[in-house]
Amino acid sequence: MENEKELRELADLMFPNVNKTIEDYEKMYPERNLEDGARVTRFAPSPTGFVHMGSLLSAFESCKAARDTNGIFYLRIEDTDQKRSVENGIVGILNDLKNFDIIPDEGMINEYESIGSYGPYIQSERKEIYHTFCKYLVLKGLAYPCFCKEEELNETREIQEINKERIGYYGSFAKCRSLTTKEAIQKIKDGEEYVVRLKSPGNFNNKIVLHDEVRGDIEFPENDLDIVLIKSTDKLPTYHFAHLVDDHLMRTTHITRGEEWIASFPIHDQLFSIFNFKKPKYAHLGLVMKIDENGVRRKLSKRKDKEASVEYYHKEGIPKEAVKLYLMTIANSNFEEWLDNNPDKDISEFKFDFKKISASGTLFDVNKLFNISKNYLSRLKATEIYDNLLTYTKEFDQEFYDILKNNKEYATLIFNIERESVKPRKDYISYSDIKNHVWYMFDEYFTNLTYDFVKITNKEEIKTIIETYVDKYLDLSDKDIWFNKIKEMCDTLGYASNMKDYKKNPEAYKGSVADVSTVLRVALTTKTNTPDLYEIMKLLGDSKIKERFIKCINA
RNA sequence: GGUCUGUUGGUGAAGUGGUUAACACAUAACCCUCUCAAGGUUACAUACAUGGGUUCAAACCCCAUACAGACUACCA
Repeated sequence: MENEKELRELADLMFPNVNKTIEDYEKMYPERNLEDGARVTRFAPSPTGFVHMGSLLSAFESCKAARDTNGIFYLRIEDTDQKRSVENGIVGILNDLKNFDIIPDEGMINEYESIGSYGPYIQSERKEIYHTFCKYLVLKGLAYPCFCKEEELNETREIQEINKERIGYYGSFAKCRSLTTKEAIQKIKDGEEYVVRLKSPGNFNNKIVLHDEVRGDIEFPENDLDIVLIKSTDKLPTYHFAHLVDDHLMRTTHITRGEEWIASFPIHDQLFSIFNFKKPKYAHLGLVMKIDENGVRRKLSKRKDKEASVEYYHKEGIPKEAVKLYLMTIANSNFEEWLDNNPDKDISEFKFDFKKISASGTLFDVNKLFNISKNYLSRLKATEIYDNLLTYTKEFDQEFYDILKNNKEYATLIFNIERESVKPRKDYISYSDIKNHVWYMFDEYFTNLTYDFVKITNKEEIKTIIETYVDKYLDLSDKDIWFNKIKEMCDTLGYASNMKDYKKNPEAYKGSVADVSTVLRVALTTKTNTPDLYEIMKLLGDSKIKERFIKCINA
């Protein structure tokens, strides 16, 4: 009886401004009215200004998990550690997500505003809520103020290390746990700094089994650590406590997070048990790895690896659809097969399954991403390529943008070479890569040229070939006719017009139709490898062809 | 030190007791072919971390070991 009064005094002393109860908040944030099986998921980053590949995957999976069930996906900002925050950190994250079509239903929409009725969605504005929940624990004798200084904590840790004991604040190492309520009150009144710790009811020797959606059942010892709930300096909660309060009140049903959180799973389970809250389901995702220069497998680092930054793909012009396809292939192992069988369906029709997430860390495979991107781009219509490229160059290549803008029809025809067929050309890896394949089609870029004819290097011979072609064979009305004329030309000049004949008896000829074509190709484009020469000539047109031939001969 | 996770060919992976261990990317060769890209065919790789056990039978179940990783903060 007496103790209850003391606890009351202690709780009021610690949280003088709390004037609501847990019940009040339960009413403010009632259970969501969603259809059966609807998932409520979230992405909860620190406002660091950007998203890296690992978290993008996590956000993508959370979003997909919710969308599949007509659920809710929201964005919560975890800014309880001020050191992690940067200016405009939220907008940066929002942009990165938006670049990949991940748009939260609820949560922060810029630095200061949010949508949805389960907010605030930024933790620094939820202090009162955390304090209300924490005060309840103090009142119940389930949490206590801890006055241990950093040095004392380090000291006990050292002792534990030396004695090879389990490290942490628990049992007899939890000094402040045994303080009487009176003593605690006095210390606070004396102005001593303190954190609030959980008085863990757990016993390390008890085993508990927790279920992870990805890994199945995992056995742990019960948590007996008196973890910090509220920090001393800013009175903000730790991740553990914020997770409990926020995910309960925001009615999250599925927590997707990195596997680095598995270790604290028992803590979170215990917290939910103490409050008797409905427990969310947990999916712990494997880390995204890479092999570094030394052949060592390690976590993809946003500091060292350019491909870790989501911004990189945007800049490179990898279509967001391709990135999404790639993310989906690493998210669910059966996705690739599904896509093969349903090439025309949208990703949204694929049903995401937590159980199909690989438990081991995925090696990030840029080659695979490029391949997916290449295939994706090959299936687009020429007009789509044009439009998307215009958007891309507007941001990253103003000069090319202007050229494209002024030559819409011509550019679209270029992009249409060997496209829109069953077996389309696959040479564009990304939007930034397209210029490498088409620059020579634009006079603006057809300057400062060097010609390398590879095989036929005699200048007179080159001149002869070009002049012969220009004199007699500039008819582009039909591809077969055109090519037959090239062959005729070969015969007159002493080159093999038939590759098989040439291969059988190369000595008999000066070269083959391939070599002659190469001369024409290099003269017109400076490149030995291009798409179909006939198509290119048609697009260039007579006058440009002649112009370029003359330029070449005089070079 | 403690707790937990993971380990199938170069890479991503399928595969939860029963034929020659899918498939995709990468690589190589050949075919097609005016070059390239694509496409077709084929090949490729000491692939089930190691050692025990259970079983008629094990990648799959059990136990050890090794290696990698995470956590063990008033960081998330």
